[in-house]
This record gives sequence, C-alpha cells and structure tokens, in this order.
Amino acid sequence: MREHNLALALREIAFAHTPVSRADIASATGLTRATASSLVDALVGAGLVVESGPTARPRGGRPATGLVLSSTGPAGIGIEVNVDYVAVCVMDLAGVVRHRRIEGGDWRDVPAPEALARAASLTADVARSARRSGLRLAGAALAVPGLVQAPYGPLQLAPNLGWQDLDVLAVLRDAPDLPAVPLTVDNEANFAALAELYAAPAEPGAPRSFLHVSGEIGIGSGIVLNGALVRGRHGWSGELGHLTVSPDGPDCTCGSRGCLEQYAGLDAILRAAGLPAPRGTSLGGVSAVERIVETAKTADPSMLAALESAGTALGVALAGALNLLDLDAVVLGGAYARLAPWILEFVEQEIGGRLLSAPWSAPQVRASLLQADAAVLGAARSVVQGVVDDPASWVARVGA
Amino acid sequence: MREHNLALALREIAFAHTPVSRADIASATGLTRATASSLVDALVGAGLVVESGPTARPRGGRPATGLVLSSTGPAGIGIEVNVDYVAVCVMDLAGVVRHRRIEGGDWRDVPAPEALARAASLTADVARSARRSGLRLAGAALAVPGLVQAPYGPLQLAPNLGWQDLDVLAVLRDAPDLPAVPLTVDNEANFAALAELYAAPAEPGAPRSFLHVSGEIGIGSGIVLNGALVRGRHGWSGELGHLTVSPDGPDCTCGSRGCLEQYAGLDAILRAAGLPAPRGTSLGGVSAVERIVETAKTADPSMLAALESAGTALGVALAGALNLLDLDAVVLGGAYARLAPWILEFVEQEIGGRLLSAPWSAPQVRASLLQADAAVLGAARSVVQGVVDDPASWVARVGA
DNA sequence: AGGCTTATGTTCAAGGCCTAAACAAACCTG
DNA sequence: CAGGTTTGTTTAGGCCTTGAACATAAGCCT
Repeated sequence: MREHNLALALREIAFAHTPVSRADIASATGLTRATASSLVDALVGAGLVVESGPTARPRGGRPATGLVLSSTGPAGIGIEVNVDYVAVCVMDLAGVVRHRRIEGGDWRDVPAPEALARAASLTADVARSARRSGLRLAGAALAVPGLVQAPYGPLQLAPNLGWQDLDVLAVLRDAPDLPAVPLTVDNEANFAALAELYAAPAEPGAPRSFLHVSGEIGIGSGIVLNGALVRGRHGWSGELGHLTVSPDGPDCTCGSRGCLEQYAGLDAILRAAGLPAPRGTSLGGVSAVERIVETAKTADPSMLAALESAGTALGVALAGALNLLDLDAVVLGGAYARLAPWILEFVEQEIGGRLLSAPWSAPQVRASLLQADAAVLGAARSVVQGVVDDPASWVARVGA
Repeated sequence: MREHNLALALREIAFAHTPVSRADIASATGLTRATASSLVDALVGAGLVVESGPTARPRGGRPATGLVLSSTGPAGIGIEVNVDYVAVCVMDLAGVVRHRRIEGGDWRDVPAPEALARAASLTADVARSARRSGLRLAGAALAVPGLVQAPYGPLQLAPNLGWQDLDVLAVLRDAPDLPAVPLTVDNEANFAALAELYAAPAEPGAPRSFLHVSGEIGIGSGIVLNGALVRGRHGWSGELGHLTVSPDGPDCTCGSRGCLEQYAGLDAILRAAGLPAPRGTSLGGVSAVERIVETAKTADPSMLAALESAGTALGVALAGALNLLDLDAVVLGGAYARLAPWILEFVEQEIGGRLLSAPWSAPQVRASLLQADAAVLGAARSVVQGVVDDPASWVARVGA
C-alpha cells in the first residue's frame, strides 16, 4: 500500500518537468494532502526528491514549495558494447546524463572477455566520477547487439560481434574495479526504444505504444506497448530485420529468404546503389550511413532508387507490425533516423496502402529524437526507471 | 490494499481446479491465515465463493474446508453476431456454460438493427433462464467480426456483415427486454483468444503469450501477452489476414496486394483447389470448411497442394509475428483448427526456417482446443474474468 | 496598513486492515 | 485415549490513510 503510494507520488514528480507541490500530488493522485505530505517526506528522506524553493501562486494563497527529483540521488549506469565502440554513461534521476565515456575501435574480432573488460574499466571510471559528484549508484545495465535472455540471462548470439552462448554479466562481474551494483542486460534495440519512450515526456497515464526501428548493421526494433517494453518469452522480441518481405527473395545470412535486412539493411542499400559495402562502421573511416547520406545528398539516381526500395520494404514490414499490434506510432531510429528524409515518404506510402485501419486513423511515422547513442541512454534509463517505479525498495535500501 | 488482496485471494481459488483452503491461500500469497480468513469471509459474503465441505488431510491435522467459486454467483453473458449465426451463452464464475442459444441463418444482408434485435432477444431469453438458476448477471460482452473500438466504442467496419460506422452497443441497449447490465464489445478474434487462454488452466503466475489464429471468412487473430489481451490503440490489433505475404501478390479486397487472406483464406483455398467458393458458411448447406475437409480426406491432389500453399503462407505470416513478439505458442483456431492435419506441417516448417530464434527454442504450434464457438465463450469469459480480477467492486455492488 | 481571501502544509484523533501470537477445533497415529 | 498436526479464529498491536481543524504565507482591496 505504502509501496504503491510512494510510487504514485514519485511518478507525479518525475513526469512533470516543472516543480510540483505536495498539494498538486494530492489532487493528482486523489490522496489527502496529509498523506501526500507524509509520502513526500519519505522520498525526501531517502534522497530521491529535494525541495526547490517556494513558487508563487498566481492569485494569492500561500506559495507552494516546489519538489523536483534529486540530482544527487540514485543514478543509473548504462553500458553499451557495440561493433565499433564501447560507450558508458551515468544518468541521474531526472534523466540528465552526468558523465559519459566512449571509446571507438573495431570490436568484432576481439575476444568477448577483452571487450567486456574494457567496458568494465570505463564503467569503473565513470562510477568514480559519479561518486565524486555525490551520486549513489543504483545499478548498471548492459546493452548488446544480439539475442540475449533479458534481464539476467546469458547472451545467445551476437552475430556482428561474433559472440555466442556467453554469460556476459558473469564475465562483466568478474572484472576488477567494477562497482558492486545490480547488473542487468538487454538487447540494444530494446534499450533504444526505452530511451525514445522517455525522450518526449507525456502525461503520466497516457498510453504510449510504438515500435522503434533501431538499425545499424542488422535491423532490430524495440516494441513499447502501453508504456512498457515487450521483451517476449526470452527477451528476443523485435527481430524486425528477419521479417519476410518476399518469400522467394534473396538468401539471408540467417538461413531464410527474403528477409527485410536483404532489402533495407545498410549493406543492401549500398549494394543496390552500386557502392562497395564498408566493413562495419568504424569511427576512423567513413561509416556506411555517412556514405549513404553523402551520396543521397548529391541526388545520385541509383542511390535514391536504392533508398526508395529500402523504404518500401521497410514499409511492408512495418505495415505488418502495425496490422498486428495497432500501435500509435513508428519511430525510425539508429541509422534510419539519418535516412528518414529519403525513405520516410515511401515508408508512409506503403503503410498507408497496406494497413487495414489506415483510412480511419493513420499511425504517426517519424524519425527518432535521439542520436546514435539511444541504446546507452536507454540502458541507463532502465536503471533509473526501476527506482522511480519502485521507490519503496530504494527507501528500504537507503534506510539499511 | 484490501482491493488488491481480495483479487489475490480470489485468483488463488479461481486458478486451482480443486478446492483450496484458507490456509492454502495464506501460504500461496504470503499473507497471514488471519488475513486470508478475513478476505475469504468477504468473498463468501458477496456470493463469489462457497465452502465445499471438509477435505481430509493426508497425515492428520484438522481437515480443511474447501473453497470453490460459487456457481450461483455473478455470471457473464457472451453474445456473438456472425455471418451465419447469432449465439448467446451464460457462463458462471467457474467457467461453466450454464445456458446457451444459437440461431442459424444468413445475416449478411439483414440490416444491423434487425440482427442486433435478434441477438438482444436471445440474450433476454438466456438472462431469464440464468436468473431462474439463481445466477446474478455481472455484464454482457458482444463479439463481432470486424474492427471495433473496444471495449465501448462503435464498430468501424464489419466487411462480411456489411456493417459500417455503427454504435452497436447503443443499438443493442435500445432493444426491449435486454437485461440492464454493463455492456462491452470486442472483436471476435480477441474473444476467441481469451477463451483459449482460459481453456487450459495453468499456474497463476505463469506467463502465457500466444497468438490465436481465428479464421472463418477473413483471417483474424488475438494476441495474448503475459496473460493479457493486446488490444492496441483502438482495439484493432491482430489483423493477421492483411499481413503482406508477397508485396506483388494478387489484389486483395482491402485495396492492398499480396495479403495473407489471398493465400490462406478459405475462399482462396477453394479457388486454388479448383472448387467454387460457397457464399458464406450457412448452416443449411455445406460450409466452406466442411467442403475443404471432405475434399482433403479424399487425398485430392489439387486440394492438398492448395492446403500446402495456404499453410506455407500462414507460416510466413506467423514467423513474422513470432520474430516480432517472441511468443510461447501459436494456436490455430476457428476454421484452421479443422484444417490443422493438412496445414500444420507446412506452418511449422516455414516457422522453423524463418524464425531467427527457432534453432534455440522453437515455439509450440498447435490446433485450438475449442470448437467454433470460442468467440462467444471468450466474450462471456471476459465478463467473468472482470469480476475475478476486481472482486472489490463486485463486493461493493452487492453490498449496495 | 490592516483585514479578507486564498491556498499550502502540518497536526491530531479515528478507523481500516494487516501481523503476530495465542487459542480452539478437528482429525490421525500409535 | 493421549500426543501430534494442521486448520481456522480471536485478540492486541501497529502502520497507514482519512478528514477536519489549524497554522502559515502570500495577494487583494479599501
């Protein structure tokens, strides 16, 4: 009961981006001002919330004392190991990124323990900085590009890293210097979707359901239904790249035929435009996306045609997802956020034609608000959100 | 708090298919025996639960008094208006169908108010019978074959009934004699999935996620994620029939091309086998499914080929859904339950080849346990389940 | 400036519900 | 028939919410 009400009160403070008063919380939640006061006291005592000074009322009355999320309260660490970089960040309760490290390189042929050791070292580094800033670490979440049994299980397969059947969290935990915090792991696409979910704050109760396309080398996606990630039975949901676009289409590396990846993957786009596919997207050279964007900007006809057919294929796959799930929106993230100017039109056109309900209510299709680092941000956010969703256990942890 | 615990206790009684004791509830929920006792007293007082006599303990000790769901407590009415029949049933708390009426006929060219008036009349009929059996009606749910804004909204489109933009609940409510109970409406495919969900009782906490294919004339589906129906933004989820199987395939009635319905719909199967498509599936004549089953039993080569290609197309679409959602199982319901012997193999084969995660953990693919009346049962079940999920409001309703 | 109005936040008694422990009931075993 | 065991109830205690009164701190009006 207390547990539930603490979460209720904290959510009001978290969702509002301006300071709220105890009275606001009371009227928004239906609780008494007395109860709201008591809840807020507990939250302040646990270091989750701080008072931000009096705010004058418009037409008289005692000024309210504003409440905001503490910037010295619990913080979450996001860790992302990807093909051409390792990134780490620390996010505070309010969602502000307080520290970050990124290290480029080609991690494809590096043994997994080595890559994870590097990630652990960066993590230890930001953790020290965070502690110096007065933050208390609530946990860390690892984003990986592959199939993984979220939130604790082993990694099954990360094709682009060349990893397979590996208990990544155990390896990470064994690294020296790693701060002793709870660890979780999930697919980078899921975390990227989570980041998008919280990028544009909305009403507390507003249902938000969307699919976030998250393509770099493969094409993944994260599905958010009513504000919650759909992880699936094993945490393997969102494998958009291997949706069948045409059953007799070109062979795919997965063993199937006609997968979306063969039409709309970055390699496929470059191939279709008659350009050589660079190996990976290393920071040193010119990345695949850059290459495509540059060429598209010159209005190169074969590139524009390649993007049109990629957008069309993506639209076919997304129309399928929308027919199945009746979502509010589709968000193009990752590489597709950059390519949106050239593909959005075709994606929308295909969705308009193939989605049964489109004539009544067409879903929104838009590019992501975030940059390429959506996954790290989402990972860190997942930790922070865990505290916001269940403040009672944090209160207990601090008390002990 | 009380609200939550009442639901907790009732769920224990509902999920167990043998009588449970107050002590069982206490140990299963972690509450005290005293609290469990108090909760049970409230449930018994509200007529939701009855004691079923003492049950001896195996190794001594005081015998427990068994608790089961009351068969004279609240009951739900399910109403289904479909192309060739109108069906109504009353289900009690335990999930037993206590009364039912079905009326055949061809409702396609009948004006909507007339069909709904007929449904209302049948409903009033079973409601009287139910009251005579000592049941109290908690509500009624209407299943319709089309896009509808669940759970209260108007019907947008029911192509096979020829209905469009109609507030079905308002029409139904205006019918004379209709019992004054809360009304809801949803797609028949959603209700059929719900019926399947509760057909095979499982552990209370066990996550159950599956897609239930529900084809009669069109191909719909209901998606259950972690034991809850996914209704989507407007309640339009599960439109499996218009998933694109091949982007350049045959034109579909929906305006798109290459929809699953054009490959695996009953009409499509008959066409592919060289048989004329009967109009609808009227009870008087031989239905489309019957026709297909009969022909397939004679091992007619063109029919077998038609079923193979239907199964393959269905497999392609289902593999897409599974790649997106990572479900536990796919259940073939409606007409496809009957056709399972001839198509299951091809559906599984296609899923095995196209589902990225299949090598690690292949989802179950099976025929539905229920007959064609899954939708009515599911509709009635939705009402019953509403009471089980929120007993507190029923307790309040009875008290008032 | 002083009183009135308005709104916030706190204090305090009352009640609801859960917990823990003791107690009564009912059956089996030897 | 006594001892053991398990169920269900009773009772005292404590946590948390409620509702109302009260204190605080402004703006507004004369």
